[in-house]
Amino acid sequence: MELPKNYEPQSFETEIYSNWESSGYFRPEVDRNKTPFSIVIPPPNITGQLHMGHALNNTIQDIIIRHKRMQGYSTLWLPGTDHASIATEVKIVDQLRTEGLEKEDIGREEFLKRAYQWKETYGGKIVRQLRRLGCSCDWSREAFTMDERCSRAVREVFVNLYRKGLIYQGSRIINWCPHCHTALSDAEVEYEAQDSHLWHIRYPYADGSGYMVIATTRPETLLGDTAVAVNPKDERYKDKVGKMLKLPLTDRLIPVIADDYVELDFGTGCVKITPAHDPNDFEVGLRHNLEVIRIMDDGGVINENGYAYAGMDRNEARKKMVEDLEAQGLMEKIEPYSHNVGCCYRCKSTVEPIVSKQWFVRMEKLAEPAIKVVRNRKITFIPERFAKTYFNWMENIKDWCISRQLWWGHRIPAWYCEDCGEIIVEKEDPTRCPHCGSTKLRQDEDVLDTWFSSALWPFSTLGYPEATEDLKYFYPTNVLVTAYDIIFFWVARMIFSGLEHMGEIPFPEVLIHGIVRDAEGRKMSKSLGNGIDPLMLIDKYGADALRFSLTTGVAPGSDIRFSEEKMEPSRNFLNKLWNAARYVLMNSEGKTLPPIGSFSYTSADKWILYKLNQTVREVGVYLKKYELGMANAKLYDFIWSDFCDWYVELTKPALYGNSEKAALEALSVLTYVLKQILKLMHPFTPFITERIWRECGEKGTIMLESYPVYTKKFVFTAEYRKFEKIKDLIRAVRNLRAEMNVPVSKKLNLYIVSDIAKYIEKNSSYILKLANVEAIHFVSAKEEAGEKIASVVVPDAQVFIPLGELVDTEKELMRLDKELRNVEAEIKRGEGMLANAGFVSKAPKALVEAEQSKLEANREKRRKILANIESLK
RNA sequence: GGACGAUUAACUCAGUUGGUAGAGUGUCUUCUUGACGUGGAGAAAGUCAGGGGUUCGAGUCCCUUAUCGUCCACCA
Repeated sequence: MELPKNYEPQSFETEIYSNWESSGYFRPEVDRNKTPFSIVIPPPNITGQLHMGHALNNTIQDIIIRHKRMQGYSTLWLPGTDHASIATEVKIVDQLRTEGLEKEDIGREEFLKRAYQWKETYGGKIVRQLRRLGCSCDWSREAFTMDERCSRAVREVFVNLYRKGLIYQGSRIINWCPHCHTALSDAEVEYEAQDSHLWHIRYPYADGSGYMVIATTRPETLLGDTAVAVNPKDERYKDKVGKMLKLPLTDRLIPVIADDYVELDFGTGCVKITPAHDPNDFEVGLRHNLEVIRIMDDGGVINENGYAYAGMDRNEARKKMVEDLEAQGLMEKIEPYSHNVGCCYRCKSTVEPIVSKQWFVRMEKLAEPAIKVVRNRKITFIPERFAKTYFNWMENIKDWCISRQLWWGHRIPAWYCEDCGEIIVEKEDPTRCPHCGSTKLRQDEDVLDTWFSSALWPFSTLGYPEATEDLKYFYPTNVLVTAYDIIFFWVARMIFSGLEHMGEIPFPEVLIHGIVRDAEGRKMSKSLGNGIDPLMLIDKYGADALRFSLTTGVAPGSDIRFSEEKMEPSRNFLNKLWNAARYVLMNSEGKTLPPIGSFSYTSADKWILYKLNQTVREVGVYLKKYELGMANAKLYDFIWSDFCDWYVELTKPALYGNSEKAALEALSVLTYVLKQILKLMHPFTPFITERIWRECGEKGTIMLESYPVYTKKFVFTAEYRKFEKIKDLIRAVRNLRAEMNVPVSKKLNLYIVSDIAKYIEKNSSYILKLANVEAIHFVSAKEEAGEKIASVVVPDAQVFIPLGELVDTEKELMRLDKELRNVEAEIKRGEGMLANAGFVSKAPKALVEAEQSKLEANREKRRKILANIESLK
């Protein structure tokens, strides 16, 4: 036995992991005789560092995967990383800037070379960190969204969707990030409330008959106005529709038009229409055939359409225009106003809605079946409420802008013929135009949205479009585990992609977990600096303790607050398990134990085996439902309270007694229960369980042991209940000892009056040991215990303890009085319930009977306590 | 504006078909009894946010109010 006294995870975790990895235990075979079970990892960004969110997400997946592996499934956990188009590009651009370079200076090819280099250097970091956590991923199948395989899938999907008319190119209003210089999808825009103003500006009528007042939050877009709209029902402006207005600060004339889009009761009832820079205005423009005038370039600078403001940054232009309008007496008023401003999800700059030619995925037809499979529960969300979030998004979905004006990513496989303008979208790179035969072809400069490739992840990683063995065997995957914040970005898109390209759902279950927050409940973020580094926690407490902490008290879908303090209880618990194992192993060293089942069990054995069996069942149920927090709690209670605090203590009389046979049998049960515990715990805390397992004289890894299952062999219900009475008795004596301040050095003599005296006598060794008792005397009446006695009443027994001078009569009376009050409260409650005719007639019979017998027992207890009080007086 | 979640012991949180409220931490008392002081034994501590309803019975189901939080939408 080589276990040191204290649990020191640092001394074995790394070694155990590399042992697992090199043994190939993580790598499943495509085995038709086994049922497959697969999970694809939510691929972390190559720019990322392992944070607490990853730690939680991957701990959950690893628990599920390890559990399934132990259940005998052919289990695949497919890992990989995401190229993270924008995030990575930003990093490379930053890196270039430190050298005084812009990306244009080095050109696309060189830029990509650098990006790949960067990926090689830093992209593997997070993957190594996952190993520290203990993740049993099949690294031989590791994927990357831009590797050859995934890229082929992207190409295949793009071309197929294009051919079906589900991908198209068009000039539409999109969200533009002037900082990242790219279009964004709607999902990539975050809204943030900002304090601003509502500027009321006068637009004079061209005929000199006064002016209209429009209210706007974005005065600078005035330069692109091509109309002012009013509601057709608005009596105030009925006769103005059709008139022309002089657009301030310009020389243009714009019409007053009528459109239902305008609300009657907001602002002045007049809305400036800027089709090039507002999604709603764009729609209005289409309806009224308005000119679309872009006034800003891709960097947010006013362009040549901006009159005197051309060349100014958008913020600068706003300021100057407001000044100018005031100077010209065209500013009616300025009100403070708070409204939501769209921001880029990566760089947080204010996005600019602009009209731009981009590629889109037509969503309507794709969304329909994706909604259906969740409606008819082919895919379920756990917890179910997230289905609602999903429906809300899917049912209101707009076309997905997939082109990005970046270099790092999958380049759009579209070529333009320079001669005839033909657009060519093919699975293989074209060399000549199929329309005019020209060889002057130019590939689209843009790349695809990162999420376009992530959407294909459950099948691109398995070999799609090829019908590989992996794809046939492991698709669909079994469960997807993710936080709720990427349901739109990722989950929804995987669902419609799987249905469209594979003709099958990608997974039947979506397990949603929450976000790891700090002690104050704030999101952990770099900018707040409130993040905790999981690697630091692993170094300090071990990966197992981190995993156990993260699954303590978690319920699906709910956020968890985390602080380092939460590590200690887990570490202490593992230390407890460690030492319980030491106890078992130290004592059984060099001994040949009789196999479990080959001898008759003691009362205590039956009690613990029964409890173990119950725990096995409960943990199994919770794991099936992904109630990891509950499974965790059950294991904690069983191991600490039942096994360590009780059973281990209960075996001491046998182990240190004079019967070799009894000692060996106790050790056999101890070893059996310990091993079952290790197996039960293994998915949660893989390292410590493997470490101890090795000490148990086992040859193989615990990873491949079968997970414990409920057995009829250990249904010792009656024995269990009976033994609980022995525990009650022990507890009562301990309690009395504490309350009476009896020193531990003082061994007690118990006088017991009981109907189950024989049973108590049989189990007296436990009482002697655990309650620190000298001797037990079975008597028929209290008087036999002598003078100066304390007393306790427990189920089926009365215990009298002569304490001589230690008995403080006053104190004992007070103690008895307290007990009396407790039991009387119980009696009152029971009587109340049983006096209720409704309860007696309508509640389940078993419950009523239980109440009745409880009431009788309590009345009995009261009688005895009263008698004891009486005799003391 | 809409949807969802939270509100339980001093703190952090569990509580799965409705059946006498639980854990960890902290607090108090006590113990070097041969696995563990990262421990053992014992104790104190909650009108389960407020109000109403359904029920024999509600922390649990329904309605409502309040506070906090999240997501979606977006009226210039």
